[in-house]
Amino acid sequence: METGDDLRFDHGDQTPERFKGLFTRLVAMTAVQTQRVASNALRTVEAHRDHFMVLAALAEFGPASQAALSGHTRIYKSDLVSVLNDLEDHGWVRRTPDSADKRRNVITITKNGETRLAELDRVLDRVNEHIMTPLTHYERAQLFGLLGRINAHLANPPDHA
Amino acid sequence: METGDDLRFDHGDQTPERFKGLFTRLVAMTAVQTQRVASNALRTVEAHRDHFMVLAALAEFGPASQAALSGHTRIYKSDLVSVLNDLEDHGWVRRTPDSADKRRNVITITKNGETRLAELDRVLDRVNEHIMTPLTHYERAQLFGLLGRINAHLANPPDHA
DNA sequence: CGAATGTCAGCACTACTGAAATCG
DNA sequence: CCGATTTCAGTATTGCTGACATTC
Repeated sequence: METGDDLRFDHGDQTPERFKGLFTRLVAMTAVQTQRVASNALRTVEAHRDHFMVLAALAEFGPASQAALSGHTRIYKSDLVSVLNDLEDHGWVRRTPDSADKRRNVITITKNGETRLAELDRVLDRVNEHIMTPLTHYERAQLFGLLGRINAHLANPPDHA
Repeated sequence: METGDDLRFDHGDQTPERFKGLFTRLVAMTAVQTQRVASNALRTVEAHRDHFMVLAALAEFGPASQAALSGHTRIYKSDLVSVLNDLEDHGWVRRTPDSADKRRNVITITKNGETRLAELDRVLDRVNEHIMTPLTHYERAQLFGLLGRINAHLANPPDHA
């Protein structure tokens, strides 16, 4: 009777003091929440995050092999297969064998794919705007900068213990 | 040959421009990396994030039922069971039936449990310090503030679409 | 009776690994 | 033969749901 039982995040403010300084916890919680918002929004148009990333990469860098796409999107090449199957089934990309290197496929975005990309772009813009509402534009830039630095620091091994 | 194949994050800087503004992506990446660092560190002492959270909650709020612990730690009560089994097996907590309410268990931290908590505390402090190295103390506070606001905004439904 | 508690079993999603088949 | 490319199968982790027996 003294505990709500259903609260999922910190607004119940009955969390130990020690948690307050744990960056890992804060980022993890934020990531979960933003991902839920994004997934929900994308689901309303029957899309997935990876669909957007692949289409965006194709639109910006042009046709590419799956290995190259994997590099552009950080999607594992093994996971890329089913994503491309989906996109191909809907006619958003074309997957043709590379005549110059028969191991490869050349993935090309179609006209419909570009339309789809524009749609997903709008959806994600709205998501981003919703998530960021409490912050001013200056603060958003700050947040991106700070997170980006942490990210970079963890990404390239700073060769220390 | 033009793509590295093995790069896992953005430092290859061949990512589409559209990704740069996607907060969801940036937080998700950061969360994955920080969680990896934390998990690895905790694994060296055969611990788990949830172990720390439960012990910390017990140390700060005193003995509690599992439902109350779930509220303090945001760990689902269903997931809490195995965590408590672990902690109990190692003698870090005691789990005794509540005589006043026979549905409940009363979870109490032991002396050894407090020692364990201190150990995990040191490990996580080092993790936090490592993650935060690129930022000044002022910037860390900024980052916490900004992330906290986003989090709060997403946590309590701001009752709009 | 309805609600809360502890427990178990399982789902969904994401990040990730390994290996086979084909080709350079 | 070594290495790259696509594909498939499967693992581990985490967040989350549902149901059940017991007790309030």
